[in-house]
Amino acid sequence: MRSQRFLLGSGPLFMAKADFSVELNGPQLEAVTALEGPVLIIAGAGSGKTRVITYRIARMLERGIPQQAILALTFTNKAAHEMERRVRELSPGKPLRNLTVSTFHAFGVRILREDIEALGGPEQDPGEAVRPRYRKNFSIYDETDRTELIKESLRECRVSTEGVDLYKLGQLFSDVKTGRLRWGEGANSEFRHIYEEYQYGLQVYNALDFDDLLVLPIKLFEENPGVLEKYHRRYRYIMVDEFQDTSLIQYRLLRMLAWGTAEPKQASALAGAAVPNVCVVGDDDQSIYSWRGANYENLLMFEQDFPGVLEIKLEQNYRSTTTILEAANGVISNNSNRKEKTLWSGNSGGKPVEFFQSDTEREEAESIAGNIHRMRFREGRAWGDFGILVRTNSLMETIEEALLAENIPYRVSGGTSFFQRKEIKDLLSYLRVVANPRDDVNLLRIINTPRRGIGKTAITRISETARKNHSSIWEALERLNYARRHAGGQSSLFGAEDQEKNELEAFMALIESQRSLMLGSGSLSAKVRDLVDKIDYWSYLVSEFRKNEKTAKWKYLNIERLIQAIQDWEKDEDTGDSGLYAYLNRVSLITRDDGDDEAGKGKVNLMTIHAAKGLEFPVVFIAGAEEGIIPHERSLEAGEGSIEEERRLFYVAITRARDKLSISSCRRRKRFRPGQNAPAEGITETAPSPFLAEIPPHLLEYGKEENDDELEEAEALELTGRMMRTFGLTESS
DNA sequence: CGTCTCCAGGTTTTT
DNA sequence: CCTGGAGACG
Repeated sequence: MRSQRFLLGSGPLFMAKADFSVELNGPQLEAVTALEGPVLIIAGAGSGKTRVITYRIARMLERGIPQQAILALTFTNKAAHEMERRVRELSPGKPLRNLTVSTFHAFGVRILREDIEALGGPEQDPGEAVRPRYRKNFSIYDETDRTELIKESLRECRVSTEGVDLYKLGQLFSDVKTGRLRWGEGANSEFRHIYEEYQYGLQVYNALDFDDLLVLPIKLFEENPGVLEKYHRRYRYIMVDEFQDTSLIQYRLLRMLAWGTAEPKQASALAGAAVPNVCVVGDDDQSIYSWRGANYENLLMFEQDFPGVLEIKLEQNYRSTTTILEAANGVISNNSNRKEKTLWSGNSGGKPVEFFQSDTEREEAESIAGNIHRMRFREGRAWGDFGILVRTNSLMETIEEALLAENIPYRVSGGTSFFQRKEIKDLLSYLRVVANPRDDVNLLRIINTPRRGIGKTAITRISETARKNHSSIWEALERLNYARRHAGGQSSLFGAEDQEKNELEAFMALIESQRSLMLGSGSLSAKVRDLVDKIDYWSYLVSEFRKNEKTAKWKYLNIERLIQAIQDWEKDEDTGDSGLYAYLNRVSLITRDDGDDEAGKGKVNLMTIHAAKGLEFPVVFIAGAEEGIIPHERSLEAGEGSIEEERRLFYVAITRARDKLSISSCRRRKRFRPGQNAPAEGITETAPSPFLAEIPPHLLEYGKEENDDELEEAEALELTGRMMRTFGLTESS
């Protein structure tokens, strides 16, 4: 924090080298100033990694490297936003519209929106009907949409969905698409024709799944060296954060972009060639996404593919106390296969790591809430100083309840996204269909929402016609409509019922009119509001939730929030293009609620460990540290290296803490799938996480359980706190 | 044919 | 608890 103030105060546009050297230690300075050539930074937890990256970018800008030549890739939206924010802080007043800081997926979308039409058609058997090509207005399918399409593909192949784990099938498809498995080698060929049907569906609907966002740019580059050349020329300075989490395809994309060629350069061909300016930053101990294809062996590959790599190790931890760091090292040292690294801290001593065990999850949550109150008053901490980390999303609920009950302001990030709520999905489906009428999955979601009397049979009939013509539903509707008009209003195609015909026509008219409206000029939020009125979504909610007016209101409120969010986005000066497509681009990749940055300030942070990566908090609680949760039983089923990954996860959780770490578990927990010893329905006896035993015992302190006296004490302290505030004394730093 | 109601089931982590 | 699917009802 102090460093930023220093920079801001010392002439932001001309940061002299001296500024950096005051702010940074030796290796950090080296990492920030080595702008040319390939650089590999092994950055231990809390070693100032993000700072190094942001300073590098600031330095590039200062050196006159144009914004559009800089590309910084991250893994989560949150990390991308955070990085952008910090660069902005370092370059105040400077618009950064041409600087690309994004996730790999968002970057893929960017490329595809521009150039997907250069992609050749799919491989076809001779004589097969011509398959549709992707267009620029493609839809992006999230997990839910993808599951819908898989279901449809199963139906199409006359395979019953019974006994099929759709989730697993989706994973299998993903593994195949990204080249992690091949049919017959790990991937059960039984599902191959369903996969092909699924792929076919995506093409017909002009839709891409998340994997396509990485796979198709690669394909595009392989087929069109000219297109690759364009991007290669533009992005002359590339940085990748959390490199240990890159998957193989992400790595390939990076390599292509950096070298400008589809194939890796052979060592012999490298002599004399300018080695690209690529800087990757990672920490193998924090690799926690291998289940998603992350492969920290990329670190080794990088050294091979980019000869002359400058390797820098950042080993000084600025974040945590020695106690916390030793606890973390105690845990992680149980992993084999690590890149050698000794993390040390200048912050000696520190409070012991606390561990407490409660009887039930409710009590655990309550004692965390109580502890937060107490520490806030005793130690003068702000709400924002606390982070509560859990292994799974489902563990957050009880904790949220306790925080709510204790009037503790909090924000969650990592919960299911706002954009996954049904009412929001409905509305976004309208926008998607308007943008891309070929998008069947979204069209089917709204064709009868709000109810307009288009039922199952009508839909089945149209789907069949569509299928016969190798077209989407929308195209089938157009064709039917056309045919009917030319047959003088006589057609059996729309079904016997006049009413149904009218409903379908009305639906088409709605989409068409919205299409010309939405793609025209004017404020998107205003147009969305009109759409909501036009479809009378409010009446729909009222009738759907007749007995539950509160739900209806709540859902409508969410719609309002969405419109408000669109408006805010429109007004944001960093939004270049505020059209429909730009909005959908942005929104389609948000799968998680990252919590509002601004609104979240000054609140307790509740999130999954995965979501906490890259963050730090003065006080960290790790809740639900039980066997079966961390390490997670489902993860262990995956076998082999999974225990090590779970350990890394625990390591990441520990190293989020600056001064104080508190770990908790409970003796009994409600579980959906009860274990072997279940004393009551759905309740399992649980043991503390085996990882706790890996923390050197002298660093651990067993917390006493909370009792009422202490609660009273907390209340007394609250009184003191209020008095302090009354007298104008600051309560927190 | 479309809608309503009841019942079972249930996601480890994210794009 | 909430969602989604199956079956009954209008």
